[in-house]
Amino acid sequence: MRQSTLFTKTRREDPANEESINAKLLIRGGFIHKEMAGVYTLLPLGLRVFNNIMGIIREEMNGIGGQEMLMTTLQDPDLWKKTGRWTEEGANAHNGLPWFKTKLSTGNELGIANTHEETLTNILRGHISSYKDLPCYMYQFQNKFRNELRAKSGIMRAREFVMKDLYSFSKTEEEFREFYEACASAYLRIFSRLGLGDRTYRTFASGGAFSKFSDEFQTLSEAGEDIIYIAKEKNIAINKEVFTDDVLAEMNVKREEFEEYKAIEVGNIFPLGTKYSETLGLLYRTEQGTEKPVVMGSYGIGVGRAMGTIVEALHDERGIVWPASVAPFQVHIIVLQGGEQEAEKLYQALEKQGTETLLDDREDKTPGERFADADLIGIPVRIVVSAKTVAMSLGELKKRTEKEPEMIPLNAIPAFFTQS
RNA sequence: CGGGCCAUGGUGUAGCGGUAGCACGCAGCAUUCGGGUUGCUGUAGCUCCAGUUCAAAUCUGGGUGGCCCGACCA
Repeated sequence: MRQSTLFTKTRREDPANEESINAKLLIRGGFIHKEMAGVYTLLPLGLRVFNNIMGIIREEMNGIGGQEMLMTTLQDPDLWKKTGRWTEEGANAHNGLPWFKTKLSTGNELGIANTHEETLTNILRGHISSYKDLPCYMYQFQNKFRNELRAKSGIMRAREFVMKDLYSFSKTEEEFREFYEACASAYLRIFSRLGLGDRTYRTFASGGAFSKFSDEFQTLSEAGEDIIYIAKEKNIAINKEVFTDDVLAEMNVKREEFEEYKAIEVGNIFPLGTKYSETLGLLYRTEQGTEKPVVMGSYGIGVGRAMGTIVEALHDERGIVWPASVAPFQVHIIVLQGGEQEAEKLYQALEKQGTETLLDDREDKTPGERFADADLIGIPVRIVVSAKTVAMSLGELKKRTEKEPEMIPLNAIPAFFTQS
């Protein structure tokens, strides 16, 4: 893409009234626009990153047998009344947050989705009736609405956000456990591919309203809202909320083995048991002809929060440092005077082979501005083409993570991006 | 929801009772072209409602909105 046609502009200064690094850098770089507290629009650059993150999650979810679908935002109150989650008290038991609700023109109430256990369980009642239909694993990327008392930390705690939520439906506890572990592994692969692998821990946590315990995926960061304790040698992490003597004894570990860290909860998986299947009547016929409730689990990743976490974890004083796996473009070509023709040729060659390229062809921008913008936007590889480099038939290639550039023959640059 | 701070052109800010200023951006001209170049010209603004006052961006009260701390948090 030609940067001269990109409608977003970078900003030189941090936005006022934003404290969090992710909000400052994403707004300055033109990735997001804030509509109001906790509500953000994805601009073209931001959407590219967002789609890349979703692509990685999708691959991993498909890899463990997930099937993608898309459920509705508007929710039928009757269904939620059955599980006691329609009322404010019921919703509070769920996640402490009141619903967003709206009304039909008849005056009847509708819910605006904050999760989909009820919805999906109800849908499956018409499709699951035999042990032969199980297990099955459904997921979606869907906008969730949560009436947060206090939206904060930029895009990290939003009132409207896209979540990947997967729900597992298994015949038995054992079958459920097997998938639960497979999903935990998939989650670790996801965060590793997002560039957060070295600082993300599967963390023992409270199960909330559904079960005694659950697992969170916590990325170490000063921007985190959670406190976790880690025993690095044993690779065990425990959320502060369940860091008790009882739990420590149960896990056969000592308090002294742990260190305290701040962390961002980037993912969460938890057992649902048969709470919803029993309440809503999702039963299946066993081989022996008896009826049993389906064993369920729930698995979430907030896509926007993942994006914000990457920014929090991977940036420097100049801007964002995207990992190649999620970067909006793979290459940023900076054209300086005298390099126009060769830069254009290089751009065409890269585009032709499918390498996502941003060409800074803006007029009236000084070299300094171009470099500053490139650093802020954070594309992994920058190539400078100028009169100087063209004279030697070279391009100057610099990785965002490194300080020193390397000179590469112009005609060898396209191949550089097909190798990896 | 409790507490604190805050609200001025598109962006970042100054102004503290008496004609709203600066920087960035944007438009134009010239200049410059490897780390936000330089000069000139132009452009655009006081969150809302009430009150005090001869006079309010400025003081008072309230509303709305924003950030932070806490509470809360799949």
